[in-house]
Amino acid sequence: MAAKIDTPAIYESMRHKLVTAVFPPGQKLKPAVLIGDYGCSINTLREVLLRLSAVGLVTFEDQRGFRACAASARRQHDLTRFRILLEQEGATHSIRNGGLEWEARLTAAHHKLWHIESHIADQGEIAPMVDLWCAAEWEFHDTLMSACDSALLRQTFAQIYDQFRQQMVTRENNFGYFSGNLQEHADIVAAALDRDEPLVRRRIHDHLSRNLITIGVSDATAQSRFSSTAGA
Amino acid sequence: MAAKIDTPAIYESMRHKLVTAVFPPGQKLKPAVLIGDYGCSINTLREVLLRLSAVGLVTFEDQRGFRACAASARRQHDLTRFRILLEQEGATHSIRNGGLEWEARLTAAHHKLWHIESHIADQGEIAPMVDLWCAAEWEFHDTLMSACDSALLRQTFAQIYDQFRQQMVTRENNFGYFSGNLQEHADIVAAALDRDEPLVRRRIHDHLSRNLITIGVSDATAQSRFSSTAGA
DNA sequence: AAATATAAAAATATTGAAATTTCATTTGTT
DNA sequence: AACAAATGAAATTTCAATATTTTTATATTT
Repeated sequence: MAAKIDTPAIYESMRHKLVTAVFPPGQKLKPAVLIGDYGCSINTLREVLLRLSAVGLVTFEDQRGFRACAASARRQHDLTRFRILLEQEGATHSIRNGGLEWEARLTAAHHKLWHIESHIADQGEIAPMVDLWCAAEWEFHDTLMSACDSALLRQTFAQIYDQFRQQMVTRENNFGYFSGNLQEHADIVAAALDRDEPLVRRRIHDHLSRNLITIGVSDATAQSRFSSTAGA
Repeated sequence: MAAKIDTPAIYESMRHKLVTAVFPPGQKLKPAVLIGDYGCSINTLREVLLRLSAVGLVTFEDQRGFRACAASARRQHDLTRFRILLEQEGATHSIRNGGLEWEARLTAAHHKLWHIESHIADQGEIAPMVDLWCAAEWEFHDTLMSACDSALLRQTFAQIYDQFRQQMVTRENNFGYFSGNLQEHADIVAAALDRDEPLVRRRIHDHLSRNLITIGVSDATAQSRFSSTAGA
């Protein structure tokens, strides 16, 4: 029998390549080329790209195909502000709803992240540990919101986090940008365990707001996911 | 010439049928049946359903097809809280960024909505004007956020609004539920024109919070849009 | 009668190819 | 030389048919 097709696996693989800049922002994504990497037909890959455009990692224009979502200062700015909103809200909910279980999970996730970030700080470069760090950072931020009882909020946050990561990839190699993380993550945990909502909000804001770049007027990139079908 | 296929139009038509309960929540959506309404192939309709599942109006399970997103108290509750968050934030941005232009648009949108709602209040029933009212209500809430400079926020709000509407359709015919709207919409406009951010936030909350139903533990409906491929 | 196994039917997923549209290049005109 | 129209190649969209999986109905066993 011909090897069975695992569409979810193809989706996951493509998603990973998008958030890690194997397909850098703006790159054209041609189904006919990509089927070489997976043993499936053009149509199946088209479906996968369609789903990825749904979660904002890929842009789709009628009759002219797919592209890895382009990077722009404006988009980065917008994603950052939105992420701050979602993460502040989610963390606040967690503080209210979360019990000892949540505290334990958060402590564990932070311990792992702290270990990896210490290592990176010692080495003075991120590159060799970037995959490990990405996984740990996601786990940390997701755990912070994990006691929030809104499925919608967590779902949306996961999407925005991926889009945010996609915008950041080129910059993550910059050690200078990275260097404050160790302390900031620790501060967030401390405030969360103290159940100090306003302080957690402030520290989440400070942690993320480094990405709030002042944007020039020249950057007027279109943002819509589906140029022709966007619900409105 | 064979009649050309207009995929965006099919998408829009299906979306409309979902938010107006032509396809009631939970209903199975079989591509093979639906192609009867549009002159297209199964494959094209599958793409449309895939996109609709991306914006949360349709659920998709691997190997067992599509369904109009089910209604549940839990989901309704979740959507309401998230909508309050987004609308408060968007309105706040609008107050800060919006100028005379925005005030004029808001006044105009409210005037139309007020006219329709007065009519409904006089008649004592919604049914005959439900389509008009839906359009006017969307325009009002969208305009309220229209001076917000976050494309992401407006985009997400549009999606959540549709999902919210999908959950509400059965209840909108209930006149008792409707009756407070006239005054509430007017109050929101008044506070917005006064540039009173805290008051706008409170009134948006009060306007929407009627939908914050207490939910029982029995309602544990799954919420994920893509059971098999959801990011993260 | 309840539970399990089997077979038929229905629905879904995938494919390869045809029809349509866009893109890049060449050709012809002012 | 500059601009417009035409050509051909590449990419995208759509279709109809095939393979796979799930569901339904029927028969068999406990």
